[in-house]
Amino acid sequence: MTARGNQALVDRLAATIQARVLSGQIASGSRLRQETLAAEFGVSRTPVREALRKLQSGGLVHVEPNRGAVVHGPSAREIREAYEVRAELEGLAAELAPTRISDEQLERLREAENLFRRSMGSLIRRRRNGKTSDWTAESDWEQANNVFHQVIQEAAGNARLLAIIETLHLSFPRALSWAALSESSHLLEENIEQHHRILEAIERRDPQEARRLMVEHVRSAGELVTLHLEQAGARQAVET
Amino acid sequence: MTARGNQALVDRLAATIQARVLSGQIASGSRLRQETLAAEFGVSRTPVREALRKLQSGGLVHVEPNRGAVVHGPSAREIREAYEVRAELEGLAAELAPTRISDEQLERLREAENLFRRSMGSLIRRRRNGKTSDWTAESDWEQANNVFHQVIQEAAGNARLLAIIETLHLSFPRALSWAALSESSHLLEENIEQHHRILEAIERRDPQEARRLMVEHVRSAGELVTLHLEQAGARQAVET
DNA sequence: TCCCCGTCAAATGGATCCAATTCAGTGGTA
DNA sequence: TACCACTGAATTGGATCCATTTGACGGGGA
Repeated sequence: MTARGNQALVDRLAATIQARVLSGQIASGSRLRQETLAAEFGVSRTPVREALRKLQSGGLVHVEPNRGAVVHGPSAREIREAYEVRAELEGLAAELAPTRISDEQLERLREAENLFRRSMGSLIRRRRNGKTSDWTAESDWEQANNVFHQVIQEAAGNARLLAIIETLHLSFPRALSWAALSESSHLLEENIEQHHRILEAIERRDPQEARRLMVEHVRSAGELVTLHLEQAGARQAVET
Repeated sequence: MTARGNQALVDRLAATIQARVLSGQIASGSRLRQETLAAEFGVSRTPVREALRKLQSGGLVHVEPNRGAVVHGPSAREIREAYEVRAELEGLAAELAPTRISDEQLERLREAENLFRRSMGSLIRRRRNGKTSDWTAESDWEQANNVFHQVIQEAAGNARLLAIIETLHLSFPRALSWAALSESSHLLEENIEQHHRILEAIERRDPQEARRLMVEHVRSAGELVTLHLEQAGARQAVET
């Protein structure tokens, strides 16, 4: 088999494996056996190996000589470090965005805000009915969050910045944010309010304020996530 | 042949190819033929291909399907974008460093400063003698610069931050800074003075000032480099 | 009973082989 | 003469084959 479509097979393999890891379909710490993946995708080991190399560079998997690839489960410290960097970079994006953002992009931000409010509403409604998890709210919030941050990064007009933030975002499993946020509706409300204030600052064309708010926003999200993670780790340790 | 030493063959290949590209030994825009590289290193194409995949992730080479790998020659815009991001990240490192830096690391910074002054001296001396290029000054300055920035990044104590800055640093050919700086001894003097003021701020344990100075320093270096590059490009365009 | 060593299956790493694609050069035709 | 289609070498992509390493299992000895 040879390259079909315009992008290489290897890249699609890498993307698929990455997606599975990030979605939690493949757990942290799992060994990724080349033979298994190859059979899974109906290809030989050769492209699988190259795909794993690519992912290695991204830090998503660790490849030890003669031992193969394992999914890298990031420590709380690593996540904290990543958020520290992310806060800075998203802050830069928020600072650059107000002077360059288009009306169409602003409109998308406002749509994201509506989606935020919808996820909030459905979370509260479900909570009242005693349900603990809520897929609708989760996917709404996650989509809104993705759109919100991505649009700002696009508006910043710096491709390199975009790429690095993307790498950071893809280097450890998703859904951590939501897991932490949905603990209480107060946290979610706070989070949505932060997004709202950032949007306001951008509409006001106030780079410094947009930056300040964004840095604060990402930092607080990072603290929530690491806290949640450490608690989960502690809980797991007790159970074991 | 199989993995000798503790790190994989693929990683050594990738590092070697990367080094050759960065040092200018392999020009931007060159095609990297797998067969040639394989023969060069006395291995088969398989590990070479994996190494190229790794480099692809770093953005150093572009791999087009069925067309092979070419060394990515960054545009002035890309370099400008990279410096914009780098300024932010090195600023963060400079902000974090003062509170965590060790005496030993401070000592290394002071040594770097001496090396800076030495490169300055030897540049001026050579200039008087009418020589246009100066390998001693170049390597001194480059080493001092590497040490200076690396120590600060280490002192920041954030491995992720370090890794990202490293990636930025390795994604386009070196020696650009020196090429731009050595145009005039005034520029070099200014540059060394900036380093000096950053060190002072760190010794004073003044995070905000260290950050401000570092951001300014990297930005001005970036402007120099892009300016130099655009001039060189224009000159080349005229000659062609 | 516990520890050490040898053997063997399983998995990775590298080399080689074959297929598919690209691109340059050529020849034919309008 | 200009343009298009065809052909063939060069090169990449994927599959297969073989060597090496790892780690587990089991037997023997202290």
